[in-house]
Amino acid sequence: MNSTTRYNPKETEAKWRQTWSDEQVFKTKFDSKRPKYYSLEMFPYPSGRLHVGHARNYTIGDVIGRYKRASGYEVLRPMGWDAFGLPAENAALDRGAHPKDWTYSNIKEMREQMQLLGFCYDWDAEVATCDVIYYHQQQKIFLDFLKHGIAYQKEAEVNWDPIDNCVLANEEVVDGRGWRSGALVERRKLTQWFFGITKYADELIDGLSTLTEWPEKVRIMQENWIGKSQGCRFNFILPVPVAGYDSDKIEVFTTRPDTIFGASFVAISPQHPLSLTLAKDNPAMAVFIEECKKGGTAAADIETAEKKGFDTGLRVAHPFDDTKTIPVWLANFVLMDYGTGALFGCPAHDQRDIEFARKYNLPVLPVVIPHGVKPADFTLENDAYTGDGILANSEFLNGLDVIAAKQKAIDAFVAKGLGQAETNYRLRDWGVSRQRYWGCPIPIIHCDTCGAVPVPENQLPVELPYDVTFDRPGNPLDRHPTWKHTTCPKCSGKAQRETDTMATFVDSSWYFLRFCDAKNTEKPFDKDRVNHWMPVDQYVGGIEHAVLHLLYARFFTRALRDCGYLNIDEPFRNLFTQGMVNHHTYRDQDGKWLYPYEVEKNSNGDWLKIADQTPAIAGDLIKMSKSKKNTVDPSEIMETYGIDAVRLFVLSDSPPEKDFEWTAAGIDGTWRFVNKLYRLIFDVLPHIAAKGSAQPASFSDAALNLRKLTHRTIATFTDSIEKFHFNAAIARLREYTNELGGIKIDTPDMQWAYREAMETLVQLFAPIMPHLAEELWRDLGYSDFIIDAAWPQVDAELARKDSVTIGVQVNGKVRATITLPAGSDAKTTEQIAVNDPKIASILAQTPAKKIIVVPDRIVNIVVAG
RNA sequence: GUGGGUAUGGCGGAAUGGUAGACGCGCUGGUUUUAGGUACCAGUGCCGCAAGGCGUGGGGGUUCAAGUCCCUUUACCCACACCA
Repeated sequence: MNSTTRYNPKETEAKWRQTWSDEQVFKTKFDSKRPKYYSLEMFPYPSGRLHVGHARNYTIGDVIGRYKRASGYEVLRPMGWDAFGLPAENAALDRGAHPKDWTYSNIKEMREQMQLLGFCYDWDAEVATCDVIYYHQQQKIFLDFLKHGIAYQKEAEVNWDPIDNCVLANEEVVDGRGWRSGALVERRKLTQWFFGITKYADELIDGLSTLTEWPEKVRIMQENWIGKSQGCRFNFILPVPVAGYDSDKIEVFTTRPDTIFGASFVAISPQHPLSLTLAKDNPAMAVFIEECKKGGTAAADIETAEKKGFDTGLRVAHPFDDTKTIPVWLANFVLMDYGTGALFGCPAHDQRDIEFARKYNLPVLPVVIPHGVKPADFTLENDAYTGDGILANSEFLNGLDVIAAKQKAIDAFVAKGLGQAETNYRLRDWGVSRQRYWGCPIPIIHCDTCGAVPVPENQLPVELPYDVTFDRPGNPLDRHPTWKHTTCPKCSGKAQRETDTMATFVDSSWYFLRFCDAKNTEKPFDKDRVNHWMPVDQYVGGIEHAVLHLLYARFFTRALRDCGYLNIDEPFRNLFTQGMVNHHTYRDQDGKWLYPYEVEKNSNGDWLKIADQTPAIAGDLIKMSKSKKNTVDPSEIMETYGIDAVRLFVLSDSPPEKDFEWTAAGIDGTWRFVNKLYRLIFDVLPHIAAKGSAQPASFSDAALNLRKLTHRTIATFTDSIEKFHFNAAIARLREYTNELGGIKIDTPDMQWAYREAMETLVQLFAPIMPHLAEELWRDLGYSDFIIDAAWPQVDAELARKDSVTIGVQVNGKVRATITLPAGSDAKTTEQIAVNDPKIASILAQTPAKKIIVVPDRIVNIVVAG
């Protein structure tokens, strides 16, 4: 074999890329008779450059897409851009680029890069969420949500940055300060638009059980996020009215109504209307409320946060025991926006409550006694008892178990007219208003006389004005000289446009539907088309979207269903969450980040900065990030090794669901394999049977063995691809090529078998390395595109193993291996095993007590001692 | 704190309860080459000259048989987080 034969990926890849594009090989045929397969990866934010993380994500989807197409499906494989969002505005602030220009130039660059990567996307279905034709339809959907009561407006608190004059997302608040301005963030109330996702809470939980092909982890995360808890809402009655508080009761929510007789305090949120009323005449309480506001919401703060309370002096009646009154406290741990903003504390059976009670010397009365313990013997120190048991000290609940007591307590609340069973959710309605420029304008006009009036459909789209300024902080739409001034569609009076735009998660909640009908200018999408293509058969993306994006998309699909747009509930049938791509980080002596190519290892194993030979520090292996300078641009790698090598490498080292480490040595080794494959096939071409040669009547043992190897490889490789075990599939491929290398091709039957092997090999790796496969496919004499060549079929007869090598164990330890015909019965297997010289000599000393034979698997001989 | 996950050679990782370490990287020796690189051949879990022994984070258990199942424990990772 000629060791100097070298594959020229640059030339070959460019050639096939051009041909595929010219011949529109990846164009979706919407009228195809084939069964449909919708293969989708989460579309990217157009940040500027593609990195290897993207490449891995899209390669996974590409392999599936190509494999499914070869397997006879009509594949919809689109790509687009999640193109609205804050980074564009930051670019405008930082370097004066217009968000629109910046975004579209990024899209152009990234599209070119993606096309270089050879993905089989149908670019005719491309979508960018900042295209007017896209957000026009999104505005239509918004109006439909409004009609159906899914969209509504209400006042809500936001994080307000007083220096930048803008609202911040929670992620943009760092240690209570704006991430950009550093200003202390204030909470402000603004009227904002919401989508009623909570109405779908139960349906979204129930739907999870139908998503059997989703990772369990994601389903659990969503269920926890929705956070359904069943309990009871009831009132504590205030014996005397509180001036300024327009109620005579405190409403609480509890999941443990059974423990009502253990109640030793009522805790209300510092933001509770009662707290605010009382604080007006109580400076000390006002100070306490102010202090509670300060506490950060960051993870560390909460973990160390002390339970703090303030006794109001008020006492409420116990609902079932007139002899008891319960003190009302303000407590810093009570959230105003969950339940009713008030709760009753039962210290004996709630850990947080017992901490509070011990601190403020409130009574701790056990009312649930563990099974088998005498009530008199049961005491609690600093740990609450939250398990099951029998009710005690609880009048009419005594003797019941927890479940029965809950029900009876609720019945009693109902009978007294104090409350009723209620289900609460952690999930809040989805606030979609953003006080930003670069987003989809909310199609609403505010009129002083008519209120919030929807923009009539025939006046859509509400387009973003281009002539905006970013010289000052705040929303440019707000201070645009003309844009927001308009007339009311109802009364024709002077009115103002809504200047808020929609959160970008709205854009990504229906793009997968738009892909089915990307160019429709009449409506968001054609119903029949969506009903045909949806649900997405395989969705691939990062685990970081496990909750928000995937939950919003599930909600949107249902909301659109209820507006008559489509007939499905769940958008994504299979979900695959891939791992991150990590890379080593390096810093110089001053702690500045260095690119990996800026450092080298000296002979002592120490890292040096190449430029000036000063010491460098090797840092952690972390997710690729521009700021840490540990990104790898696939385009650079492609220059050297070709894109097929990159595609192969990102799939071969780790299972796709796990994190993957990018290494120079790794891509180098992969490149060697690409060449080896090329040589193996290219060099052998003159020696194998001609294309389409008749199958020989019989095969020699050697040729038959090759055919068996080929068919076993098809079987295991295909199985691994189906299971997303790409790394294992590639390992099988390497094994196969290793074995092919040593075979002599000197007889007609072997020439035929070898051609079969070569064609199979090329077809198997075609989804992973499409350019190389296409090239060799032509060399093998074909003129059609390999993506349309039917996936190799396994000949079951050939794939069956005819002999097996199994272990012979003595007391569970392997002492010998035997090879015997596959399918040998237990008796034969045992005979061969005990006759093995080594086994026989052991048995001569210690006779077998028992012999377990699992045909084709194992023999285990149990001997004494 | 709650929920979920992971732990296998120097490294990435394979193993429907049935020969642990496939495949690759790295390393060692050799062949080709002016040299380097490439390519090819052989070896490579640990201890041991060998016979053999030991080995899947630790401890226990179920089983003829455990990386795999159960209990327990440690470390790390991810998500959520005062949710009543």
